[in-house]
Formats: sequence, C-alpha cells, structure tokens
Amino acid sequence: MKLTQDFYNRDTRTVARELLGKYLVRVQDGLPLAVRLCETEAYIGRLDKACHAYNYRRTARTETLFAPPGTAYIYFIYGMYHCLNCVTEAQGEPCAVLLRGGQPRSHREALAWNRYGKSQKELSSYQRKNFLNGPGKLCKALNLTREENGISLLGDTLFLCDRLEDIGLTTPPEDLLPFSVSTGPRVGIGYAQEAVHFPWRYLIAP
DNA sequence: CTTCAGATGCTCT
DNA sequence: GAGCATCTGAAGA
Repeated sequence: MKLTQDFYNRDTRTVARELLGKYLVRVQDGLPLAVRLCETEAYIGRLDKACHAYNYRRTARTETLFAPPGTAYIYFIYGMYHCLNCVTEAQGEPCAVLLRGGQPRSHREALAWNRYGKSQKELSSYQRKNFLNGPGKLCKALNLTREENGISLLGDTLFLCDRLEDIGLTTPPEDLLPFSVSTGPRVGIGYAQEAVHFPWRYLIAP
C-alpha cells in the first residue's frame, strides 16, 4: 500500500533504511512512472551540519523542511539539477531523506524521454547502466522540479508504495527477494565538518 | 574502467 | 561574490 504519514513520522535514519526497495511513483500525463529505490541518505537538522536546516535554520528554501512528515522537499542545485527528499519526523523537526538512486520499474520509454529526449533503444550502454544512479537523474527522469516542492507524498500525483500492484502493475519476483543494506558516508557534503563521517547513506547491497 | 573540466543559476552572506 | 546534498562528454589507461 501507499506509505502513510506514520511511515515518515519516525527517526530519519530508520525511514531512510526502510525506503530501500520501496517504489517511488510519479504520475505524469496519467501514467504512473515507477522507480524502485536503492539508495538514500538521512539529513537531521537539529544536529547535522550537512542539513540545509542545520540548527533549525529557517530560510525561504528550508521552509519546506518544517512541513509535516510526508512532504516532498525539492531543491535546485548546481544551477541545473534538482534533488528530491521526503520530509520526516514530527512537524517542526527539519529532517528529510534524500532519494539518491533507483531502478526503472514502469514506462521506461517515458523515463528515457524525460531524461535524454530520446527513445530507450537509442541509449548507449553507459547511459543505460547509469540511468537512475543519482539524485539529479531521478528528478530528471520523473520530471520533478521546484514546481513540485512542498507537495504531499500522501496524495495521488507523487507518492511511495511497497508493491507495484498498488498502481496496477505486477511486482517482479526479483524485487521480492530479501536484500541486505550497506551504509557509508554521505556524498558531496565535504563542508559539513564532523558530520562528513556520519554513515547515513543507505544502499541495497550489490 | 578512471579522471577532469565545464556547465549554470539559485541561495545566503 | 562564493559555494553548492550534480552530471556529462571527452580523453586517457
């Protein structure tokens, strides 16, 4: 079923870990584009210098992090890309999980078109292999921008669920196999002093 | 496979 | 004005 507010209203690291293997669904032109998540990172404002809302810093950008759990926090980065997060913990605690990578599970043609402006068949093997392994890539493929910042993940246009049957598809057997979780330091936060080493990156082990 | 430069504009000081 | 929770294509090994 669709993940509820109770799912997001928990410790951010727990949510980040449990989001692995879940499906991110973005409805575009009536089509449910689905991605299986395989990489996430936790950001916890009250104690984490890597978090945009460290020490409860409140600015126009971080306002979304103070929204209720189960809100989408989408920000613009490096002048070109967007990153999608799920707001977590009790409202007022500025915390989120960055969605860093996934695997396509539906409408691959639409995903390829969003990402490269061409058909799936025209992609190079390099492009295929690195199709959704980055937060900017995820947003590009799902056509997510700041337009979607602040929308609820409990609604019907952008949400997470634990089975493809929830959107009228069939979950492939490989997705039902148990997996183990790897952890490690987060990516691209070299400025964050002691928080640089926090092992708050979660991946489905290879 | 790896490294590397360059792109590009918002955000906060 | 400096820096950024990134990606791409080209070039080298």
